[in-house]
Amino acid sequence: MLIDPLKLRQVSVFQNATDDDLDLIAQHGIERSIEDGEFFFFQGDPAIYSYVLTAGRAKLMQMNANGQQVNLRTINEWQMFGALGAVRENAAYPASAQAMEYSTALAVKSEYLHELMQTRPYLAFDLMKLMTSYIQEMQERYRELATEKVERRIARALLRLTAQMGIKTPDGHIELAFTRQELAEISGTTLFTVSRVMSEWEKQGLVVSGRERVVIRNPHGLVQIAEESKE
Amino acid sequence: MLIDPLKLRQVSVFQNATDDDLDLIAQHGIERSIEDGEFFFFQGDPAIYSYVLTAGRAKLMQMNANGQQVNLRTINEWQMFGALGAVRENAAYPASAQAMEYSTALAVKSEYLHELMQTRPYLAFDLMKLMTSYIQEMQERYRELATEKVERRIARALLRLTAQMGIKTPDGHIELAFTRQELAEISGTTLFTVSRVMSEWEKQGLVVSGRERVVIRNPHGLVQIAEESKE
DNA sequence: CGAACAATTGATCCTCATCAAACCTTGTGG
DNA sequence: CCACAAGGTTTGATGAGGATCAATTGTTCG
Repeated sequence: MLIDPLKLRQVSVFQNATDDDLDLIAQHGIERSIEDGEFFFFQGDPAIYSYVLTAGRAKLMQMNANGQQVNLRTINEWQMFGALGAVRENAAYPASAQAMEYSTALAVKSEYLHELMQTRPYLAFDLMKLMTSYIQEMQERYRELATEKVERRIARALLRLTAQMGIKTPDGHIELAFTRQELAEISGTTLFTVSRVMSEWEKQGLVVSGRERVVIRNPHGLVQIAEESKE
Repeated sequence: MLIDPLKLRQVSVFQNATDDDLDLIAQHGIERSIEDGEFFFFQGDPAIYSYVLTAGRAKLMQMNANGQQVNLRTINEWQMFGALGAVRENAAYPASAQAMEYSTALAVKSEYLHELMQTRPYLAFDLMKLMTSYIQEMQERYRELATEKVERRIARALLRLTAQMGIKTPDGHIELAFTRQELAEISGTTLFTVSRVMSEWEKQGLVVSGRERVVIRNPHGLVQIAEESKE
């Protein structure tokens, strides 16, 4: 046994699972560790395993024919990813999962999860809940991309990330560890534009930025940029 | 009883349901008919009902604060929509559903579907399959919007629509009934740009366009525009 | 200290959105 | 059956918002 099965309770899909279920899942999983920048799987690979990130950080991304990439989602500890194989047979991953730092994950055969869900409706429902939240988030981001200006999109991305994975600094501000490139991929723009916008914000005292780092000094100001209607 | 329950088998989520299940669902449903342009529900309404479109055509859309709207999905006959209430309690619809012509739908209490799924894993799985296909489609469209040029996006939208709801004309071409405005909402641009692009395509013999109408004469040409890597 | 990588900044250009005006198409009422 | 209204479409002119490219300046780490 590699990890404490009870820790799996933190995974939203397993929140209602019994202790026995968690044991089973942990027993059927194998642990994979991945270096910074390496991939758990690539877009198009057969979706044999479903993953739970047990340490580190990763991102789900898609690439188009020219190699430009889009960041679909950032994966934090105890989040599930690559789970669609548990639903469709012979599915292929629709996106690639890349580690953003050294990371470990529990890989469970999608088949096995499928089997479990047959007799445990709560698992199926919790997975569906997760799916609906993805659908909603993607719909929202799609709308933003289609209708909102870059500055606002960047503000939103920052706020979303703050909620998901902001770290409080000793002086009460919130810090995020992202490169300009990563922020650009998340908000659908280029690192140059992100850099320019952040410089402007820094002048206004909204943020302080450094190498692979953004400290948010005035979240309310960002909310205002993200929300205010066109004047 | 309003509709033939067995017709519900055409709904992808109900494909594996028993005849009895279909009866139950039909009995618990009420039929709603909606005029062209009216709404089944609005974004933010409590998601009490899940719908199956039984006739007509509708669209799912989101609006931002300034009233600009984005078309998320076109709903055809025997497709389900507004089903997320069956998964989360007290959920609100994340989008609005507007009839594009006079339409009718079977409205089933989301609660009831939820109850059914507790004891019928196949229903839950078929709903999950539907959800994964939405997630995939939204991810793909998001990537397109973030990385592809307008012309290509319009070509893709047209091809997607062709697959979903193209009607063969007597002379073997494929016809779509959409206004420029609708195509613009689908592909994330403006009706002006759509109009220009289509004029250009018409010169090249790829399409013939009319009022609320596009006939595709050369699907292969469109595929080429949609796929070819940047030269 | 130097190499590698991240970020900044300026200059330029291109794609599209926007606005305005005219034109078509379809349906309606006198 | 014609005239007109309503709504969809086209086309042109203009400009803004960002992408792209290039050059320079941090920052971090071995």
